Amino acid sequence: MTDNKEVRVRFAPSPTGALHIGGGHTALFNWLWARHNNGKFILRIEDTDLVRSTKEYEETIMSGMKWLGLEWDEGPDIGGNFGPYRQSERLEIYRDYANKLVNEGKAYKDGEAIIFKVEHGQDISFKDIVYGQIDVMSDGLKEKDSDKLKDIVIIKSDGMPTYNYAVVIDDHLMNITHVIRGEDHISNTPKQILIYRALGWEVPEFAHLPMILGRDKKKLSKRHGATSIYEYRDMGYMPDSMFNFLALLGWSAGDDKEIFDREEAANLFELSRVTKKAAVFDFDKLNHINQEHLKRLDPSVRLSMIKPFWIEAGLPVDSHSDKFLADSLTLMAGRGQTAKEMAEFSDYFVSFEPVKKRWNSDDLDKEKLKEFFTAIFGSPEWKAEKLEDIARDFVASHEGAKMKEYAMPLRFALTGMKVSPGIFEVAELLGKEECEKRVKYFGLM
RNA sequence: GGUCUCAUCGUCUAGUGGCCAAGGACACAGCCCUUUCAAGGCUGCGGCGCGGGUUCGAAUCCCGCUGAGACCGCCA
Repeated sequence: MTDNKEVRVRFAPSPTGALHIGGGHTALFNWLWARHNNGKFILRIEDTDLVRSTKEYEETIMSGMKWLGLEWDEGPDIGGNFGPYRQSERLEIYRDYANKLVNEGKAYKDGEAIIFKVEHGQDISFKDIVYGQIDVMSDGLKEKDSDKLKDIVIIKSDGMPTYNYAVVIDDHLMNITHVIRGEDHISNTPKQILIYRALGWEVPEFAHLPMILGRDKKKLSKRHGATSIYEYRDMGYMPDSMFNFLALLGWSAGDDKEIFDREEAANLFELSRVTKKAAVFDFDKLNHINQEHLKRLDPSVRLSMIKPFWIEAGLPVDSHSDKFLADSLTLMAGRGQTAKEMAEFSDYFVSFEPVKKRWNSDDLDKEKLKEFFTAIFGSPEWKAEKLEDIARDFVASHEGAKMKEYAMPLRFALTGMKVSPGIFEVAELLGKEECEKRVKYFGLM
């Protein structure tokens, strides 16, 4: 890394499913390293599994990456100088090099397939940027439950290249300088090194990333619930939060900074600081990070994050100004950890209907409250401070009265909830007319 | 079974031989604030897997053990 060769990294998913957490994590670290070094981030689609690969998944993966903010510099959709970027379009290339290996006696045909020969006694150790020195001898590449050395299939009977072979050809031809991928690929690396050598190519740098585990410390899978990045969007997590959270799985800046944006992360990122231990995906932490980002959002941006969830709940967002809606969310500050929660907790700003549904007046002393509400609505100015002053005066002038005895019913009537921001502020924002309508509807005045 | 890897609070982590009677964050508990709930502030709980070395000195280096994981496919 002392040379000043441009850093080129790639994310190479196979389109056999949506972008999942593990894939997003890998893509993210590649992106980080590219941006940190002012290098290039390449997207390559590994669609050599004819049966499982689909165009739809390829598109989902790409939009998932875009959602996370991981834009690539070269890829199947935008091209580049090292294409094509879809393995199914590079078949002749794989074929040519495979034939070359056959001609040189380094591989042999077996029916339609081509197999790479593995010789005994070869040192196929390598130095990983994250894991350090990894020592392996070719004699270890045995068949399961046998002493027989296993040769490597490079071209399958259907004419498609295998993963371990295609990845070498592509990474070399695309000038990839750093191969950054999941730790589950460490065992594949020595095999790939064998192929690099047979072709006389320089081996790139390798950096393997720790796995992401579920709560039970098992590899993250569907059993653990949401695995697709999109499911998190639908649950109300924001892309900036997912980015931040994922970046913290296996990496830290070294100081105590834990909430950051993409640019800050790219500046601070170092492969040498990546952790070796598999990390457990912790929802509590994700929630916290999401909440922090939610708090920091610009009001108009925050509104754009929440709106879809109000709409989904069938609330009439169009009957309000964006200013009003954004102000109501500002008032919600700190309440709710996801966009979805925040939308649920603030529905009464958008509509009176959910309030009616929640209403339950069983234990209210309506006569006592009428006097209070009359005083409140007698306020010359509909301002939170004024309303609160009136409420306090009212409480002070009534023997044994407590603020909560009046504030809570007001909260119930206005929001239908036991919990809300300061109720006088809510009242101010809702406006006198709307408040009066709600209170009268419930017969409290 | 073979090969490889990993091991600091429940979780994410800081820590690369002395500054560590191990720091931060999340979670949890308590207190303060308060019309409620959050937010915020403060306090607390809680960890170097075990055993041997090396060293004046080890969470940090070495060995063994134990535990966990990955890979061993004409899947990627």
